[in-house]
Amino acid sequence: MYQETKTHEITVDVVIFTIKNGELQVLLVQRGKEPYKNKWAIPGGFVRLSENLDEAAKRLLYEKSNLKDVYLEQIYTFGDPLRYPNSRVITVAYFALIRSETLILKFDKAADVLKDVKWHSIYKLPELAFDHEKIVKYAYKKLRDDLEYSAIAFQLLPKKFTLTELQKAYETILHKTLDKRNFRKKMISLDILIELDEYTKNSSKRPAKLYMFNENNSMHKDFEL
Amino acid sequence: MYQETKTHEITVDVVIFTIKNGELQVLLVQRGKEPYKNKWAIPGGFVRLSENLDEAAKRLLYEKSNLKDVYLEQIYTFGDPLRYPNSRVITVAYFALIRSETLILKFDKAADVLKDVKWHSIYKLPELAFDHEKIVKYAYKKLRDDLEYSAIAFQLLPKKFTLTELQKAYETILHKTLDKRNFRKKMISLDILIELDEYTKNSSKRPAKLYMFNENNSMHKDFEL
DNA sequence: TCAAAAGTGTTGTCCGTACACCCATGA
DNA sequence: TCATGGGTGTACGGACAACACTTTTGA
Repeated sequence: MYQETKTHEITVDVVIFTIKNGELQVLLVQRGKEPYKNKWAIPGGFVRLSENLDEAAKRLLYEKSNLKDVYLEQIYTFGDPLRYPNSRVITVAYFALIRSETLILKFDKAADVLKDVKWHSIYKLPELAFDHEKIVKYAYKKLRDDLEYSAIAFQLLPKKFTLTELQKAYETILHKTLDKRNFRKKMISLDILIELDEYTKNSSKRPAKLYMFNENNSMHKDFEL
Repeated sequence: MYQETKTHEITVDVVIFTIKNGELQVLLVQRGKEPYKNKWAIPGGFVRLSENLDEAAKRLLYEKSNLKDVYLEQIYTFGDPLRYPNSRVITVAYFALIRSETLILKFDKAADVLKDVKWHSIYKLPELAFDHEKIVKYAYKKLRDDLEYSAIAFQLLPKKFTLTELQKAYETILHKTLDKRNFRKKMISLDILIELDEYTKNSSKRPAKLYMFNENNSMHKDFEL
């Protein structure tokens, strides 16, 4: 029977998306040491024995951004033996959606592990370490696919938002313009929005009606045999 | 900084589907030893350091069923710390689709590890070991979802098949009846079938035209940024 | 000639898309 | 009063769903 001597290491890597300056952006860390020194990477870390994979992703996100209650989704597991130099590291990739204005970065640059932490446009990625370009692209594809039959765009917006803001979020993720009337018709018909009795102020334009996401909608994925 | 002493183990588990006797069935092995002695489980095994995850799944399938060139798809990675008693085993779950008539089982019952190997209807599963019920249900959901926008049903049929056989496969997986005329119209319009100049024989009914799957169709998932 | 499965079209409904103008506000 | 973004309806085309009868064959 086949026996191993060395072992695998297992990490969780999280592709953190946000919308900033009207662009879909990804949070990347610049590595301060080899391998791939100075290259950018998606944040990640080892999975502890006591936690499950979702918890590991949640913990990493909290350690590095101070954020809790973030939308997280497992994407895929990457396990090529050569993806990591000199050891076998299998990584479970997640993506997270956050509202960028809420972010307080807590990355520890002093430790000489990280040189920098920055948002990068998904369309202007720097050279990435390991197989992280593949992971980011995979995450981006999954995000777009999910958007079609799930209501996740709300995770990138404040609690209360206008339909125009929601449309902008969709357009930013899908990277194409949408028709205003059709978009509104669709969103209203989905029954996932709560129309509030509030309007935007402080704009020099006509105030816009505010909406909230309806948590009790029918767009949650069910799971029956 | 956080340090681990013990390590994780990583396995690949494969939910093997086939259509047999007009039912969607799953291949299960009956465990010959603790934990979960006598309970049924989906086949799996440890990932070697030298192989990637797809290769590990492929190897396991070959070791146990003698089959190569099987349709395999990664589903999800399960890593609850309590899913496996007394050790931390993270498993990357796959599903496979095979033509049951081609199967030669090679499971090693002599080793006292496995008591039995059998096909089970997805609707009449026995009690399963570990979290394998969850994995099987997840795999089944993914199979059905995939069927909607991918042509994977062919993987369960012989090279040449009739439209009725194809429809039966869809009905079996989706667990509902479909309209014959609508189904044919749809399949023809998808441009994924090659109409052959052959017909079934040896039936005491009207011969049916045979078709093949068109490998060069547009239903393969692409992957662009 | 009969039983059994193969094969074939039309119609209505729903959904997505295309498209242009008036409204409310603050400056 | 004007500039700016907010807000609204209709008409077309394509996809899906419902529905029943004729054809071919071997026994």
